[in-house]
Amino acid sequence: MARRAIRQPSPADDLDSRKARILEAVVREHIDTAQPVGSSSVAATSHVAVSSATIRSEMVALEREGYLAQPHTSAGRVPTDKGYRYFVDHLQAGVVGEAQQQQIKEFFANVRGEVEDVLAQTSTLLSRLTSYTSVVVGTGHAESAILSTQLVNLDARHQLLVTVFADGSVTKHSVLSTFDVSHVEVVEASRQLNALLIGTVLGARVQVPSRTDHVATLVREAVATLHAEAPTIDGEQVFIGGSSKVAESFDGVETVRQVLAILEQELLVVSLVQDILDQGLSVAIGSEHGFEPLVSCAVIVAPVTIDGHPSGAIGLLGPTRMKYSEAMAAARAVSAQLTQHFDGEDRANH
Amino acid sequence: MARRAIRQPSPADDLDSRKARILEAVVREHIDTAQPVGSSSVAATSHVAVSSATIRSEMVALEREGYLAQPHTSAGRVPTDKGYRYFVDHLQAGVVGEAQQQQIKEFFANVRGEVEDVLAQTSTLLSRLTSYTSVVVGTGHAESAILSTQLVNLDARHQLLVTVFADGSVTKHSVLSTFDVSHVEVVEASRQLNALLIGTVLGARVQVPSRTDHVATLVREAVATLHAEAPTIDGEQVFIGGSSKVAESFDGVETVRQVLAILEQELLVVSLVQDILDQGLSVAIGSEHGFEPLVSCAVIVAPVTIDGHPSGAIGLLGPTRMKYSEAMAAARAVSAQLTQHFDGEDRANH
DNA sequence: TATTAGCACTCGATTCTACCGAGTGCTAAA
DNA sequence: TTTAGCACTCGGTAGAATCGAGTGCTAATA
Repeated sequence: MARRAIRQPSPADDLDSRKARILEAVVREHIDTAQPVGSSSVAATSHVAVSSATIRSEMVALEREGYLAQPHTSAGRVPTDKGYRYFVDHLQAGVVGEAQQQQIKEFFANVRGEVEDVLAQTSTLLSRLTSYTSVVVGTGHAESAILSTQLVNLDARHQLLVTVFADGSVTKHSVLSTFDVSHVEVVEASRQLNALLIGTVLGARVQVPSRTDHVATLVREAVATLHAEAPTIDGEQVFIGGSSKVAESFDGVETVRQVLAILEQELLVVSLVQDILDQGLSVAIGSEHGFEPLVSCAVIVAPVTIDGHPSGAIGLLGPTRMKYSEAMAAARAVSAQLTQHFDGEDRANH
Repeated sequence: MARRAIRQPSPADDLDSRKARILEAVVREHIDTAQPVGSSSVAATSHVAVSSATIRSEMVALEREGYLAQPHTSAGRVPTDKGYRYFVDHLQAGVVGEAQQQQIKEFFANVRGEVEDVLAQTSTLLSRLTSYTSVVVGTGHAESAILSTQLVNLDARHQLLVTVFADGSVTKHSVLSTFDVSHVEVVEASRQLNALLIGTVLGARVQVPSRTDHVATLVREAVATLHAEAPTIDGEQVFIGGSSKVAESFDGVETVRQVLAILEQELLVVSLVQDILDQGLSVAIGSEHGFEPLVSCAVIVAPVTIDGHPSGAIGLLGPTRMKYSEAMAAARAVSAQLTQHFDGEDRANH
């Protein structure tokens, strides 16, 4: 996937207050109506007390500077990505509505279950709150130490290695043996595996026994199986909520298809969200997040931390003309609640 | 969700061979072109050596009997659900193409990992093979006996109960305690839990200790947490592959939205697939599967068995004018391979 | 100098009309 | 029973006419 550098906010992004208000009015109305916005409607809605003619000449300037564009002569203006960017950068933080606040509160009061379940449900919540597609990313246990491992006999030739990590994640791996394994052997192998692996991190060098007896072979097999997984960017969990909202956000069926196709590729989604976070942005508009198929999209992200460590992110994907204020407020609120939710769980232990 | 009874195949579904061939030609061409089919093109393509006029009168009959419909006077005919049904019922089994056969073989030769991973990837495979959206359902461990449980200390107040079932599935449950738990206590609780639970099934009555010491409390907590999950139709796993294909299959954005909205609801998808299987069908066309939002869809299903026990299903969802022959062949081939894949794993142990 | 009223102009969208032609249903002959 | 022939239907397409929202420019004004 070809990528373009994410735009650096340029310091020269300053408009005099009248231009700014006109731009804002255009963006607001376009977000509302999805139609090009004309000078007269700006004159009517924005509280700049000048005639449409003056606004017209200002709009010419705004277009020259790249904030607005004209679909064709004799149509109104439409914001460019740069226009949206200015709008977003100068947006005073929105607040979430009563009803939504209520929904969030209720959700977190009632939600229970394991981290994965909470994240999956959060994704649905976020999508319902905003009517955009939501993305929830949970970072994996790549750097977590192993707390415990256990080998279980499914049957004589078929063992299951279950590993618990310090972050509470659990993995399972099938181990196939070429000989019949007795219960005693499994227990002993389990014991040795615990001795070897507890406290280590996936991929760390481990001194495996070189003997050729059943137990040693089993231990070697298990360690190999476990470590085989290490190099894959593992445990990254992605939960997509409200993918049907894609069909509401974009009108061209082809655009819908493209966006869905992107969302199907979890790795892409993870790196998209990660990239935006890495750039310190909370919104990426149009071409700012160098994924060409998503040029007509804006992505809002908010990090989620557990105990102060970044451990995931939540995101919203909508059209560039999305309702930034509401969506950002919702994302912020949910990410805060989520952080608090997990920290709360944690606090109970200290 | 309102449901309608699934249509019972009626014994009177017989057309004389000429009508049948005409119907088949109409269906084939409509599937190809998505356009209403006229009598003259049937005369040209179907190998019935009669004039278009004759075909016309036959088509009138077919329409009267409910196999065809006319979008409007002076347009060609389009198959009804009943028409598709006849077509499908009288379809001789298709074969999968060379290239696809190759892809399937390759996939199963290389696929590795746990059941969940295999199912998820299979879903992607199936979708790529057919360019329809695929659904893979794995049945849960609801009836599986517990092979082993282990309680792990995440920290003093925070334990994780990891349970392994006979079918190889693993669950984890957080247990919060109101007192600090020592390592020794966790080990002892783990031992007692194993003694209590091994061999039992989720939801079975278990004699928990009534003492009030730490270990007993821990054991009670853990059992309660584990059993709390039992009533939920648990472990049903759904993997949707190629949801972007929905946007290719239907042209109205609204239809796309509706279908996506259904696919988001896993429980609905599971019951849809299950219902079709229960009726002994392998294809449900249009309104046959009483889900109103899916009237313009056809669903192909094929069961997957492990060791002879039904243990899941794979499905394909497309427009009613989908390429039944190819899609059914692909579904059959993949389900057979999948069954064989899992049985093969099993056979290694006997 | 900045603003504005006025005005000619542009051009997509809408409506209307004419018309084409694929496809039908019917009839009468083979 | 089949078929050639034919009048008829009606959605789709192409043009023409029109509409009107919105523009850019100019000249007058504060």
